[in-house]
Amino acid sequence: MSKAARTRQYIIEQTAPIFNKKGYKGTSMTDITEATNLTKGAIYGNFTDKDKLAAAVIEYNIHRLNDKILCFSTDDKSVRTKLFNILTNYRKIAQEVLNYGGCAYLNSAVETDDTNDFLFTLVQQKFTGWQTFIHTLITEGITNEEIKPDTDKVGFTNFFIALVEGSILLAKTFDDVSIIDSNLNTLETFIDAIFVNEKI
Amino acid sequence: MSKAARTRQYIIEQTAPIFNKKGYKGTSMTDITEATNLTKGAIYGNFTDKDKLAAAVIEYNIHRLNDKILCFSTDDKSVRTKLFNILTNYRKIAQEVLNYGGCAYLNSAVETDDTNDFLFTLVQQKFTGWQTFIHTLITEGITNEEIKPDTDKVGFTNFFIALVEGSILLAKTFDDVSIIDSNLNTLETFIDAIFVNEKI
DNA sequence: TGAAAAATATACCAATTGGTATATTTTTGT
DNA sequence: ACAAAAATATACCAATTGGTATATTTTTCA
Repeated sequence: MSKAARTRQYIIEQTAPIFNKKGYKGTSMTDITEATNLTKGAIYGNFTDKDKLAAAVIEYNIHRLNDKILCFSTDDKSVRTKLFNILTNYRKIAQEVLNYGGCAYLNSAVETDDTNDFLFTLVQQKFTGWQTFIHTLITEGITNEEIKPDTDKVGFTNFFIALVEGSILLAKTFDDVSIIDSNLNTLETFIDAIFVNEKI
Repeated sequence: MSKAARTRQYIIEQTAPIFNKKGYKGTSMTDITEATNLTKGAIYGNFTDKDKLAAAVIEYNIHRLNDKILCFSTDDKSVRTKLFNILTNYRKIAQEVLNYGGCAYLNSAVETDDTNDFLFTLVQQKFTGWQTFIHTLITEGITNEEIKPDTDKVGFTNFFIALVEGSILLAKTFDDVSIIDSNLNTLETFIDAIFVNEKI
């Protein structure tokens, strides 16, 4: 990895939590130079403007989140186990997410949707990726004959994501991670309702 | 109403959608003077600083939302009808909310939680008000013997709010109001599950 | 209606914003 | 090790930021 590539990555990692907490507008170039101990020359040598850095940071923050949540141990086979693992992952890192400034999906969507087309388009793509991930799982479950074939795949996916995001919002607002726990528990019973057998 | 009081209200109303769309940091005093056709003197004569104006705007935006959603026709008696009326209200104004920049609860919470204690405290109070509203309804339902007495009141309340907020986030992100419709339909079946009788 | 009071406009401020041209240092490949 | 290239630092820029002191206009109410 070239020096530039390493510096680029370093800038992203150092500014990622700041962007997530303070937002795009709320994060100044001075915040960025202070967090990195680099000068404007170094920042602008690696990113053409603040927008491009913000885009890289959003990519990084969401990728980071996906790595921790949208994964399961290799021996998971049933779709039900996979779905439940996602929720378990969420519960495990919930407090960490709150300390980091909240959910990167949520934060970046809210800030960019009416103000920054360039960044908002990126956020939309990331949300679509999440949708696709869940949707694909449901399809797999139907193929497996684990999940009822008449399940509204899109409807379930959006319900799932909306509940997770809304739960993070509430937990962050009240600084109370137990709201996530409780809501995900309820979501589990809801998930079970689309499965052919109550337990597998 | 004095001239000052009218001007104050006028400033709030003219800047409310701007704050909701662009956020606190993203809204400049110039945005405010242009939207109101007033000068800085007039603005600062009515509000000591940007924070105080933003607080008044948040109050206004959330009050505006509550008036449209947390209400029911006077002849509604059963808690079930009231709860379902809230969802119907939401569906009715969903597109309007998206055009206005999204949910004021959601937007103001996300922007202020790590950056502005003064505004965030206000937002927390408003969220608590919403929680209390739903919680009180559930309590009323249990007293009525409409709702099962072992219902987790706090749990239900947070599930309800999280789903509504998450649905708005998704609908705004994809500019697709049908996501709200679909998710609230699903929520209705969930609501029915806490009632003693499936239908009343 | 007219004078006191209140509200608004004007003209300004220092600080900060994102960004850039250029000088200097560091890395790179031979 | 050395020259070319790349990366970083320095010093600057115009524009904008939130805010204010004071002048002017508009309300208010006796």
